[in-house]
Parts: sequence; C-alpha cells; structure tokens
Amino acid sequence: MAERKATGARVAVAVTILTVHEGTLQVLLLRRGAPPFDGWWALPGGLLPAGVTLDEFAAGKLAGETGVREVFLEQLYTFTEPPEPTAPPAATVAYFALVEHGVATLRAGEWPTRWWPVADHPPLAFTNDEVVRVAVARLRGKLEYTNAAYSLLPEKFTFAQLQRTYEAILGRPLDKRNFYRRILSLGLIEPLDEHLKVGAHRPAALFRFRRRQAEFLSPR
Amino acid sequence: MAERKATGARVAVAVTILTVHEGTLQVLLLRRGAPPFDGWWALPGGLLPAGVTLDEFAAGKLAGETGVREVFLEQLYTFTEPPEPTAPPAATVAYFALVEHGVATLRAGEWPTRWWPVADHPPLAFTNDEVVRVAVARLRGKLEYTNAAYSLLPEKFTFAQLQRTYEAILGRPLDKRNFYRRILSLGLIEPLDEHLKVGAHRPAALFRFRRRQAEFLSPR
DNA sequence: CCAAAAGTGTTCAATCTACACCCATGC
DNA sequence: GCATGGGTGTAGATTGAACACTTTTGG
Repeated sequence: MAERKATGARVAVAVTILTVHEGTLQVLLLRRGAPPFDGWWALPGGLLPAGVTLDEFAAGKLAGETGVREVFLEQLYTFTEPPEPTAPPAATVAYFALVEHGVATLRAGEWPTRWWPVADHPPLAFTNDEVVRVAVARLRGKLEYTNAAYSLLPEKFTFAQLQRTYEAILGRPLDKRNFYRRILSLGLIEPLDEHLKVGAHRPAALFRFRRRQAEFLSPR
Repeated sequence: MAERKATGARVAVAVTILTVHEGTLQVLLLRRGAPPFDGWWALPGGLLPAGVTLDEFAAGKLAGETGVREVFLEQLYTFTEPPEPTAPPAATVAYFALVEHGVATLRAGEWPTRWWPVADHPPLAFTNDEVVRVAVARLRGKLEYTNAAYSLLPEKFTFAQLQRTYEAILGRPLDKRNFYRRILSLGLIEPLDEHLKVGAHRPAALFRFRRRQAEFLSPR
C-alpha cells in the first residue's frame, strides 16, 4: 500500500450458482433488462456497497436468488472487468456456490432467472463466460479432496445418488466399487440405519455427510 | 450483475514478493510513512487506477520495487479490507511474486523497504499478515506441481541449489535421491553440458528450467 | 422366476518412501 | 590421502485402475 492515488475503480461481485439436476450440471443465469448488456444472460451479482464484506455480499446475492443459505460458497478469482479500459467496474470478484436443486426456489427478482446446463448456455455478459469456466474447473478439482458435494445433495442420500452427482460434474462415468472405496476412505460420509425402498429392487442404504460445512481433508 | 447501486468500494492491490536468500524464505516489506498505519510495515501495493488491469498494476508494483519483470506473478485471493466496515479500500486483491534474490534491486521509493524472513517479520498493516500466510501456503502447494521455482533461481543452477531452494520454502529437508527423481520425472529442468567448479570437490552439473514461464504440469 | 438396482474383492501397475555408498576434485 | 559436496539404485509399502458376479426386492 505505498500509494493512495485517486481512482475510479469499482468492485463488483458475481456468483456462479451451480446445481446438479437430471444428471446435468447447471448454472443459474439471469437475463438482464438494462444496459450494459441489455438482453444478455449474466451471473447474479452487483456492485459492492461500502461497509459490506465480499463474503457477506456474495451470500446475500445467493440467498436473494435462491432462498438458500448456509451452503458451499467460496471465492473463485478476481477478474479485471471489462478487459478494455473503458468503464467501471474495474474488478469483479467471482464466487461460486453449490445448491441442492430441489431446495433452491428461484425468486423472480428484478429480472428473469433460470437454470442452464453449463455445457450449453447462451453467451454471457461481461467476462462471465470465463467465470463459469473457471468455476466448473475448480469444482471438479474440489470434488476430489473436499466434501463440497454435501451442498448438492439432500441430508440423506444413497450411494448411487452421490455417484450420479459426481458423474454429472466430472462428465464421465465412475467405477462403482472404486468410488465406494475412495469416498468411504476419505471419511466424508457415514451410513445411517435406514434404507430407501424404491421400486422393484433391493433397497439402498442411506448415508449422510459427517459435516455439512466446507471442510478440507488430509494431505491428499 | 443484477444491480448497480452507488457504492464507495475501492480496489487495492497488494503484492507479496517472495525470495529465498541464505536458506530462508523472505518477503519484501516497506515501512509506511503516512496514515493509515503510519510507521507499520506493509506489502507494496496501492489503489487501482481506472483503465489498468489488476495484472498490469501488480506487475508494475513489482517492477517498481525490485526492478524485476517477467517473473512468476499470480493472483492469490481477494480480501475485504478492512474487516471492520470503516474506510476504503473495500477490497484488496492480493498477488504473489517470486524473484531471484540477486537480481532484485530494492529501489528506495517513497518509503524504506527491506527483506524480512517470512517466519519472523513484524506485524503488518491492513490484513497483510493474512495475505503473507496465504501466499506462503500457496507457494508450498505450487512447488509440487509447477515450475514456479524458475523464478527464484538464476538461469543456470545446480541440483543442490534447487534442492536448497525447495527446502527453504517447505521448511523441511528433502531426500536427495527422491528429489532428483521427482524433479526429473516432472520434466521441468534439463541438464546442460556444463559443470560448476567450486572449492575442493567434485564439480556439479548445471541445469536449467526448460521454460522460464509459469507452466502447469500433467494431471499430477 | 424375472427384472432392476444394490452391494461387494482381487489383481496388477505405478508411485512414493526410506535408506547408504562411491565419485571427482583441491589442497 | 583426506575432506567436501556430487551423484546414484533398490526394496517395500501405498495408492489407483480395471474388472463381474451375487443379493434383495416387487411384480
């Protein structure tokens, strides 16, 4: 902090809210109804008010769009925006969040919102395309060594549900037995004394995450 | 970006410049000569001017303090600063850089600067203590799977120099043979047809990094 | 008894860790 | 010839990947 020149730089926040639904990783987008980028799809966000921390503001945006609190929410990266030195905001602090699809209720705010498959969404305003790409890459990495998925599943779930969630995010099939072993050896989840009967086949044991909070693991 | 309220938030940049010297990981600090935090030690940085990207501004700060360009420089994290909602700046985008000790020439700027061991430096202004902690943690991680160390060593170096650099950063001794194998198998460095004679013992082969630019590696 | 999803072990290859001696040189 | 740092291999343990059959249930 050597200098304190006057400046026009502003801070914006953008939140990449991800969910898994019908075997697909999806992102919450809203359609802007005003310039800049009028009519484009964009991530929820806005300019950071004074006196609010970034984390608080991002959590508020998430709650405002989905009604969801206390989920996985993590800072991603800060982008200079726009890339051409024209107008504010100068910096966009990107966050990403993971929500259970069934719990999120899209609160029609100022502008219409909907879920889009991350593999196939319209071009986005600002540098939001890159934000989403980075968020998905980070999520894939985090799955390997954190309990991030707790935020995408109900409290009780079957192993098959967990595996399908992982597969949707990673975009590839996983070996059932190896997946069992790996997840259990990480100590992320614990079995319950309950089984779920669905249809004409063997009932599935239910599990839950030991901790439904962001958690890091042993040295990998 | 749903909303565009007026705001007082400002963007600052802070650069954690690290080097290894005499077996110790050190950080470049400057002593502030004006409020806020008059008389405290702090990271180089400042408020982001309009029309400049974060990366450009961080690179400029680095060059201004050390005269060094084209080194490892990477965004770290964005902190809300100060934690209490009092005064601007609202967000500090932290970067970290790695410089070769011998090449950096501290350009006495506005305020006095010096290298401090990261393990033992005075308390810092703003949230800079946390910035340094996070930077060191990130560096330790990056060493394992990137060529980041290129930026801490001269173009030609011996394996022992490389190992001592790693050990200084990680803070623990490494097994010489395992270190040889691991580094070579990563393909980061290549042997030169030169040897360095120093003192009364076997001359050491010289190596260089294949690429003296930030580079990621295979899937780890 | 058939269809459907749940649940479960073993083998092989690759990687990581621990560990100790000889080599080349200058004095 | 000795002191100094340079350079090298092997064995055991751990980890990750591939792979197929039996169990439980409802209809």
